[in-house]
Amino acid sequence: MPKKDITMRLLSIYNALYRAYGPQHWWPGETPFEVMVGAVLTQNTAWSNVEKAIANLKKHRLLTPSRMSSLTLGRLATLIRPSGYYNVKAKHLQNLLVFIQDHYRGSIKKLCAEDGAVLRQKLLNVSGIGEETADSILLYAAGKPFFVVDAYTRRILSRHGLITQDADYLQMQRLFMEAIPADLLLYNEYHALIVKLGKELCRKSRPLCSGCPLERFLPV
DNA sequence: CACCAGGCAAGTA
DNA sequence: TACTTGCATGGT
Repeated sequence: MPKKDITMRLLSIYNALYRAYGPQHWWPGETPFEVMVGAVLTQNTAWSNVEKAIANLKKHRLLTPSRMSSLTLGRLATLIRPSGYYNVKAKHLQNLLVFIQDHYRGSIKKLCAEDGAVLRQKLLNVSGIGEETADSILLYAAGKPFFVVDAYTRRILSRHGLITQDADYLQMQRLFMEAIPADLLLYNEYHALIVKLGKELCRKSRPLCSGCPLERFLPV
């Protein structure tokens, strides 16, 4: 399919989702650091569970790099328990904190001033941060225009015949980033709208999206 | 009861 | 490289 057609298709899908659901105002976090923590905690986990973990951290005023760094592994794990996988996630958060300290002297501001592509590579070197988490941090915490791909995105692209079954993460990300402009607000809302669609209609149990806002784009 | 959620790393062959 | 498994809570 020609690139121009892909552009039209992706923008049409975006417009349909935006008309159906409106702006999502992601990420639901008050500071870049809170967004980073949430990005790790939400891995394969319902956001409602992450909210409970974040609330625990907030209640103890621990949502800063320096304060969270002072916690033992066990104490941190206990605090984030509702988000699931709490032992591994506590370790992953500690890895992230060490990373922030070592590369940016604990300054989120310095981290956000880093070049996007460089920051992405550095984040991927942190154990516990994969491609989706790295891109979520880049886009929603650091304000870099990197498109976030997730399980819903794969289902939608596959269902709409825009990718083959074996497409990997970078292929799907390139599909978006080469076809539509690197606009921060657009990337922000687009991924959020895809997640919204997934929650509403396109779960595994209902892969055909009957009645969903994208129905008219589906191949006959 | 079964299934799922805004993944990822580590182990195996 | 490609495939499998462990990680865990809380909602439907």
